[in-house]
Amino acid sequence: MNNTDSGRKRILDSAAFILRTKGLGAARLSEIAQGAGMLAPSIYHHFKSKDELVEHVMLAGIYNNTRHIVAKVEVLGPETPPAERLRAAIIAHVEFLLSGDDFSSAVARVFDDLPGEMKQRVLAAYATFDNYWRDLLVAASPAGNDGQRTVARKLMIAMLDSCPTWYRAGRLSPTQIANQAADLFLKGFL
Amino acid sequence: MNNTDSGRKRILDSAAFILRTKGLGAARLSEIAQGAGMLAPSIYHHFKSKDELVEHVMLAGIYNNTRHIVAKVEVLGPETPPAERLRAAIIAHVEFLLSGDDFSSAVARVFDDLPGEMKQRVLAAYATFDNYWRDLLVAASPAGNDGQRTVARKLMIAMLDSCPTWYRAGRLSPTQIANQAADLFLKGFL
DNA sequence: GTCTATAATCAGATAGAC
DNA sequence: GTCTATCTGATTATAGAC
Repeated sequence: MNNTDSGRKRILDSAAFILRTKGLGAARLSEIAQGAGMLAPSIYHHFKSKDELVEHVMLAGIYNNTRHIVAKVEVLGPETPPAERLRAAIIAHVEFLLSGDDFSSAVARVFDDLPGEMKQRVLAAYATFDNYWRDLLVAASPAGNDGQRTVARKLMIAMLDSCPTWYRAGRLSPTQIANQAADLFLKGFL
Repeated sequence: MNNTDSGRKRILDSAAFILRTKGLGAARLSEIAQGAGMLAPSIYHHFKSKDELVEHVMLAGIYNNTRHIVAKVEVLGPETPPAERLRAAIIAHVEFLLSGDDFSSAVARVFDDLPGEMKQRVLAAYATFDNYWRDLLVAASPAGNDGQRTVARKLMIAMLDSCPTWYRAGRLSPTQIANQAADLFLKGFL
């Protein structure tokens, strides 16, 4: 985010950062505006309401994160074993979250707190992300049953999504944490 | 929670349920009061402020949950291997969350969103809980290093704490989910 | 496209009767 | 111990100048 970005982009970036940092309940339009170098009413030139702004952040976070993961997995050769594809996806997800992408971290932080009807709409976009993981788990463990794989997927995503809340730059790198998370889950799941 | 409980207890129970269900940002005193069979201003006879009420719910949740886990672990004989103690703790934690204890679920749901100074105070109580897990992990994996065990603990707690957000009564029982989570983590960690 | 000024709303909190 | 009535403050949102 820099001064030459359009007002709309600066608002979105600032909102993602605030949502990721403070959560939905504590996110103030005035603070989002300040981060974008303007005052609160100016936001309404770009977005119809606070809810609409939040929804845009969620959709962008889900879309970018899914695209990043899929790209990292699909670059692997067609002979790559399913477990390796799953490993690549886990590492891509954690590295994306810890790389400082505020949009994906905002989704991880705020998704559960979204108001009812917005949640339904965001959930529709989230299904692409969720189904991709589902397919990776099915491929990696074809002998398992759906119920257990669903539980494993929920546990895995919660585990990975938590990283931005406790990670602090320093001793361990994002890559190290991503690899540890992948080892932990794959050893446990397979 | 029933009609013969004291007003204070009914308020705490209702607050725990609302916090667990809607999160901190959407928790309204009017709704908490309604769940306790009274109107919002009556809450102030029992609590000084909304924040004080929330803090009591957090402290009760942490205290009860910790006590429950410790009891389930310490009942095991002194010859019990550390890995089995850790397994018992994981199962106890998940079963407690999924048994319908609104206080521990409220902590899992709302902890990250607490306002600054309250978070510090709640964190002091949370340390007892967190340190107990730390010691269980150290005992179960004495060869590991602190950094990796800390990451493993954070990942594990996030994974277990997520259960109330996605669990729905039906196909799988709390005990089945608890056992699957324990298998997943122990196989991955050890 | 951003500002100043202000409206509209809503939730937490207080006063005082019963 | 709970109620009705009210206050206060904060925050989203609008109107209109520049």
